[in-house]
Order: sequence, then C-alpha cells, then structure tokens
Amino acid sequence: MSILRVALDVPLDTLFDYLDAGHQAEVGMRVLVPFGRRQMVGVVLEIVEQSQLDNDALKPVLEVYGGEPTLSSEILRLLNFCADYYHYPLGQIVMSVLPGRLREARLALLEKILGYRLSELARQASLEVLPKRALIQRRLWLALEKQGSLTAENLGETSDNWHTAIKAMQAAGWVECVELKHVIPSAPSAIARPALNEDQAAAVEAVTRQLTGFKAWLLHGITGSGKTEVYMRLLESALAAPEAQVLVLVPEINLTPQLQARFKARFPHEPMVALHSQMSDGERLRNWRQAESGLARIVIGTRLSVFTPIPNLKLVVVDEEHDGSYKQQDGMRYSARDVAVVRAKQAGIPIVLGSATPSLETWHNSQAGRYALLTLGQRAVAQSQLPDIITLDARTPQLKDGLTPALINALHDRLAKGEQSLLFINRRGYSPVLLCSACAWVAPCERCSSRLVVHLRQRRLKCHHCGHEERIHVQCPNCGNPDLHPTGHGTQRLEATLAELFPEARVLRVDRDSTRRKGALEDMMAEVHGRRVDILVGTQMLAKGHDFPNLTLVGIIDTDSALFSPDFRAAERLFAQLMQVAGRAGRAEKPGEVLIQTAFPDHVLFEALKRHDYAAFATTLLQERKTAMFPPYCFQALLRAEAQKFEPVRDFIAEAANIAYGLDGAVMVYDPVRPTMARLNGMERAQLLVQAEHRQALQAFLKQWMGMLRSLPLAAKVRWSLDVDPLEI
DNA sequence: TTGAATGGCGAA
DNA sequence: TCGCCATTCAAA
Repeated sequence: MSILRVALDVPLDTLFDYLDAGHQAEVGMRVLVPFGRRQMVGVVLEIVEQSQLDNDALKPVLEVYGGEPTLSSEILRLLNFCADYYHYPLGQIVMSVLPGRLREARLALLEKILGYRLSELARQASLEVLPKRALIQRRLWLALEKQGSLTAENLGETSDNWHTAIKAMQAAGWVECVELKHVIPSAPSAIARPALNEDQAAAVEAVTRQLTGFKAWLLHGITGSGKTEVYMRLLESALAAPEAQVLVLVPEINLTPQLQARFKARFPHEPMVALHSQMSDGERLRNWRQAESGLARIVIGTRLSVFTPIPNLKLVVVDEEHDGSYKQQDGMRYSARDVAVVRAKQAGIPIVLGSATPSLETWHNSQAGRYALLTLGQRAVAQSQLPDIITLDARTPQLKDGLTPALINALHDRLAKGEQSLLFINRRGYSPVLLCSACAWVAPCERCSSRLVVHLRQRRLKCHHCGHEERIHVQCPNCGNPDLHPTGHGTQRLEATLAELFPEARVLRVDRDSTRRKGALEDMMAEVHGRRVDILVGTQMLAKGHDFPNLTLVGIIDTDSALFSPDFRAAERLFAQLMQVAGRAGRAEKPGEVLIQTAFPDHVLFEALKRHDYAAFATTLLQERKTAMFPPYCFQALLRAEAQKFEPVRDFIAEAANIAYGLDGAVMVYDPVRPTMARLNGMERAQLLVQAEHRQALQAFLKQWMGMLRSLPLAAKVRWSLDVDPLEI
C-alpha cells in the first residue's frame, strides 16, 4: 500500500505519513487527515512505498479532494526551495500559499469555469432578432459574436446589468452556458500604441530577442521614462506565443487597479486576473483557479502571487523591484522579488526587474553582469523636463512653523499661477511628541519603546507602532504641570499651518488617517485631478504611482533623521523615496521644482539627487558597503526573539549566540542586541545578526544552527524567527 | 500551533 | 480532595 507524505500547517519541519486507503491520491492533491484529536487539510507532497514509521502507527487519510487542480510540480519545487532557503517549515509554506478556500475541509472546486456563448440558433440568426431597445443585450451579443465565449467577469466589464440581460437571452435561446477550457483567441484589434523613444525601443528589442531561456534584466528607468510601456510591449511579445501566460508583480494593492486598467486598455481581449490579499476568498480562489488552469493570460498581483501556479508562464515582470513591500515581514520572511528570480530560473524564462532606483542588491547584480542592464534615460514625453531639485537650509531662524521662507514663497507663487503643490512629510498626526514644559517629560507608549503621537483633532494620543490610544493628558503625570506642548510637526499640523498661511488655498491632507475609509484615496485623487486642490499634504503614500499633471512644486520637509540613521539601508531608502516624490513634479509639459528642507544641504545624497544621478549615488553607497563588508558584499540572517518578559528572550538569544560561536568559522556572529524598538506591543525583543561572505556558507551554517535552536528548551518559551536577507536590522 | 495531559497549589 | 492554573508534550 502506498504511503502519502502530507504537508500540514503546523510549525514542525516535517511531513506526516498517512495510508492512502485506496483513494489513489496524487502528488499535489489536497487531503483531509486525522491529526491528533483534530482533522486537518494538507497537501500530498510525496508518495512512497515505505514510511520511516511502522505502518500500524499510520492513520489512513479521511478524504482525497480529487478532481481539483493540484499544486503543480513546478510550484512544489519553488516551495521546496523556499523552505530550504528561508529555513521555514515546508508544510506551513505550502498551506499559506493556497487560497483560503483551499485550506478548508471541503471540496472547493466543483464549480467549473462557466462561460457564455451564442447558441447555434443565434449564430444562424442576426442581432436584429433582439428587441430594438434591448441595448445591453445587443452589446453582449456583439461581444460574444466577437469573442466566441466570455466568462461572467468579462461580461461584467461590458455592462453593470449584464446579468438580467444574459438571463433574458438565455431564456430566449440565443445564449447558452458552457464550461470553458480554453480562451477562444480573438482577432487582433487595432490598439493605439504610443511610439517608443530610442531607449525604450532598445530595451524592448533586447528582451524580445531572448524570450526563451532564463535571463534576468534590470530595467532602470527614471520616473516618467515609460517603463510601463516597455512592460506592455514585452507582454505583447510574450503573449504572441499561443497559450503563453505572464506574471506581473507590483509592490502594493493600491497599484494593482492602476496597472490593471492600463493593461486592460492595451490588451482588452486577454483574460487578466489580479491577486492580492484584499479580495474576498471567493474571488481570490476564482482568480487563482484561472491562472492555474491557464485561462488567465495576464496575472497581476502583490507578493504572494509569486507562488501562483501558472502552467505556461513565459515572462515575469517585477515592477518597482526596490520596494520594501516585496519583503514579507512575518511568517516566512521571503522576498517576492528574489523568489520571482528563482522562479524564472527554474522555469527557464526571462524576468524583468524595473525601477527608477534599483535596490543596491539588484544594482550590484547588474554591475557584476548577473543581470543585464537596460537603461531608460529619457523621459517618455520628450518635452517634459526633469524637475530642478534645490536644497533649502533649514537652520534658519526664520522658520515659520517648520517652513522656510523660500518654501512659503514658492507655494505663494504656485497659488498665484493656479498650479498645484505637494508637501511631503513622513509623519502622521499633529505632532510627534507631547512635551512637558517644566520637567521635559514626554508621553510614552506603555507597550512600546516609542512616544505617543498627538492627534489634536480627536484629542487623543496614539502609538503608531501598536495602535494604543489614550486621551491627551491635562497635566504632566510626572510633575503636575498643566502646560504640555505638542512639539514637532506632523501632517495634521502642517495642514493647519497651511490653512493659516494661505487661507484662500484648498489644502488636502493624504495620509493613513485621512484615507482610512474605503475608496477615500481614489476620491481624493479625483479631487486633485479635477484641480479642486491647491496644496497636497501627505506622507509617503503620495510618492507612489500617482500622476499629477498640474503639479509643479514638491516640498520635502524634515528628512534629516534618515541621513544619519543607524540602519545602513536608510540612505538607500531615502534616496529612492526622494527620487520617487521628485518624480511627481512636472510630469507634463510644465517644468517642476523640488525644494528640500534640510540642516545638511550639502550632503552627498542631495548632491546626487540634484543631478538625478542614481548611478553615482549607488556607486558611492556600494563603495561604503564594500568597505564595511555589508550587503550586497555579504549575506546576512537575523535571528529575532520576543516574549512578555525580557529574561527568556535574553537567554535564548545568548544561547543561540553561544551555539553560533561554536559552529563554522566562515560565519561572523555579531553580539546580541536589542532593536531600536526594544519593546513592541508589550513584547520585549532582542536579536542576533550573523553574516557570511558567501551565500552557501551562510546557508550551511543556518541549516545546522536552526536544527540546534529548534531543540533548545528555551525555544518553546519565546517567539522567535529567522529572517534571511533581512531588510531592517 | 493546538489540544490534552500533567502537576503544583490554594481552598474547602 | 477538588478545581484551577501553568507547563509540557505529541502530533504520522
């Protein structure tokens, strides 16, 4: 009798063996199995003849969910790689990449992919058999005539009331419901494609020439250089092969609808699905299923979608590859960008990583020749200019509520011209600190090593790390002084200041607080586009993806903390962020201006930024990293631990360090430290960094180390995790 | 991780 | 001795 080796969602680094009991399960199928006193859903990863355990110690599977799509061997191979590389239990990985519905103990996919097509009867007849006034029916008829068959989703795009119309047509016998296996290819239609500039054309040509076989490309294009157009041309080429599918990764959910809309306009006939965590379970499953079955040809999604089974994958695009959102920050701490590269390699297909400010890891790979570099140096709209970037010395006594006179003048100027401005400040709330004027007490968070932020309008103090809230104190709890001052500037305070300085201006604040309501961001963007806003105040939310044609001034307030941060990646991130924000200015024909307030106007970062010279800055940073032996010149892993009490955390980390010191000498083990947020959400934290010059050495070390850590008694007393290639240290 | 079994301790 | 808790252990 064959033995099924099953992956289960338990934090144990092992598979569990079950007897097949005549079910004839296959690798990749879901099964229901008894587990302790419970039942669990798992996935068959191996089928063997003999278990390590005695056969009578094995229980039979309860159910095999056959007739469903399974996890393909390609995906299982990728997940195996991840389990190895990130040192995370395979069972948990397998179960976490399945859509929620497939983690439930029931057959999920009895529903077929249904589509509609014109009946034989209808094909003999003509549109004129429909009532004259049934406009929607007529539209659907035409669409079906053109496409052959369409899914409910396709029809939903044709019109909102498609459902009643299709029912009527079905009742009249014009339309029939069929199960879809393949998309019926549509006749190519004339879609307007903008002309490419020289750089774009060269990039498209280079990749198109090598669409078979693995190759990683870095598409380095300044903001506004038309990266998306390059992606679309590449999709076009890749999709020219019959049945071919492509995967496009985007960093954030916010950016999916935008890109989706552009793709839809360009590829109206290509079935496209989006995958991200904000969709309902049903929708997620449906879309996953369409990708898995080969029906969807364009799959666009956030980081988790890198694990979607896509049988005929021919090209992967990772947009904004430098973006930190690609890194999962809990559970298996994978980098979707890195996994995407592995996936492309395993599948033997090209991958394009796009960014205006590539991560240093990627840039280094391109310099070392591992990735081929494609540069877009011109803005796509030829006459549009790169913005002028100017630093303003913030060490002036004439600061008015944190604003320099030069910035205020520039705002005046735009207002007079009827142009829009954007002030960028990376701090939500009214002010970041509540300070006692007498004893210098500041309101702390009880659960974190952080300060509470003043939200004046709601009269509350909030912790931006754990979500804790309390009322604003009437007097200092330390000395009784009633004179407590909100100190420093946040978005809300800036908004208030601007209202005072420019009473006639329409100011709009865009941050996590003001956009909490669903659809709020979209509404606000519409306000901006409709020119019903003069000055935008916002956090980094505004940096990504939005085009503001009438925006000609970007003011950046208070970025200095990142210049001298203990985190060696802070400068890299700041540069990327400033480049991105700067890219918001002057995207159309109007030249833009970026004013940066800083106490360090001559800092090299700003010098490079003024010249829009990413390459030079990257070279400087890489030089520093090389000298210090930091990534990408070494490979790191970070062991984190947390618990309610510090003592077990300290002991666990200390013991882990001791074990590490005793292992392989090719790995450097730092001292245990407490992170900047030593306390977070009521948990005491500590961490330990290890690094090695070679990935292999680090991996070999981690394998041993993890095995030993898992068997430590203390390991059960703390919450701990390993972060391979950590982004924040 | 979950859930059950174990063991220590105060109350009765 | 009961009941409650914290801790420990197994899961195929």
